[in-house]
Amino acid sequence: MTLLVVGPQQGDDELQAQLRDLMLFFMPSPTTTKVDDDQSSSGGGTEGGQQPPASSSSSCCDGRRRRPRGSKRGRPQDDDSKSYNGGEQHLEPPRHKSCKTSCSRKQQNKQRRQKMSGGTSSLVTSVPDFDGYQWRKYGQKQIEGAIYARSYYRCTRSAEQGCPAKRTVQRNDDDGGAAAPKYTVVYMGEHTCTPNDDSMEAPPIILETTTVVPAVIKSTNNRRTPQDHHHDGTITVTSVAAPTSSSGGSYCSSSTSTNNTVTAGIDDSPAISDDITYWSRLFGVHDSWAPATAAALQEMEEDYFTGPIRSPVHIAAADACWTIEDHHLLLQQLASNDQHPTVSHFSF
DNA sequence: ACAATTTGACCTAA
DNA sequence: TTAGGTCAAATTGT
Repeated sequence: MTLLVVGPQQGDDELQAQLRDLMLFFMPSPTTTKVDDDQSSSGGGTEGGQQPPASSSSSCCDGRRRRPRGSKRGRPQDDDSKSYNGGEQHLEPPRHKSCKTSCSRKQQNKQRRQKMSGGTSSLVTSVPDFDGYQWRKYGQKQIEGAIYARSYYRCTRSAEQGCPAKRTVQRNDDDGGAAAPKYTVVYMGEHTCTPNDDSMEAPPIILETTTVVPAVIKSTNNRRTPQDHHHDGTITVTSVAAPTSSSGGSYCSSSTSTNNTVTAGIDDSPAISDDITYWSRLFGVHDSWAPATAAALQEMEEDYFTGPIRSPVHIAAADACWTIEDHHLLLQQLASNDQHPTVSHFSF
């Protein structure tokens, strides 16, 4: 993996530090080094079989009682009950408003489940769809002590190709006043599927570069993530100020090499979470293939995106534009007034 | 018509 | 017994 930085020297240290973090975030790894949330099961990873959906083993025609035909199941509410792919509904909060005690319990349960399901990695993000894969929702559950329901997804190719990859997406409880809601995404299992979708395989296409003012989340439509999704494999991202202290991050990242899928694992250290949050904020995106007409723009503005974001990524941040391409991350910092920008390489 | 989502029922590990 | 994960009919969207 190669990171190419083109830009003026000034302030490069900090920028490059950020870039290293970004590299960690996007770095594809053929060996997939995931951070197991369950530290003890370090050997885990994903051995070939990767735990078949235990459920399917529960004899297909088990004694499960079927819902009687005709039992209508009205939609609870038509308004925002739509779930974009990767988000989850706003549920009526707080059956368990006081989750002081249940938090540890939650973690125990989480660990329990994750242990059951083998290797996992988790990610806190405001753009839960930003992982390059297509997921199909197969369930939703109100979790004890959590305000928001957890959504369960499996790879859309689980049926055709038996891909065992799954993930859960849950909106964090404590994002009440935050500008953008944060989601905890837990990935379970590894993708064994091979993309047969053209768009999944399409090489990165740079449609546009954008330069924005630092420290400002600039979105062309002022829409918050995670609704800022695109369908054509390209996104444009604006940047915010970097965290004051770059975590020296012990978080690891991994991704399948074919799709540049981000499955960054984090530990629970606040600093690292902050970094992840930072990059999540960084990925507040706006449409890079912006429609030509104002009407179309308006339409997009009002639209909720439903598809996954697929890498490659084209990022515009501060005065830098980053393009993530195949296994190469190329960063080009636009030279503002420097005629001969410096070039730096990061190789991985 | 087909695909995707919703959601109550069911299963299972702790 | 319970919480979390999964199933699958019904519903909704395209």
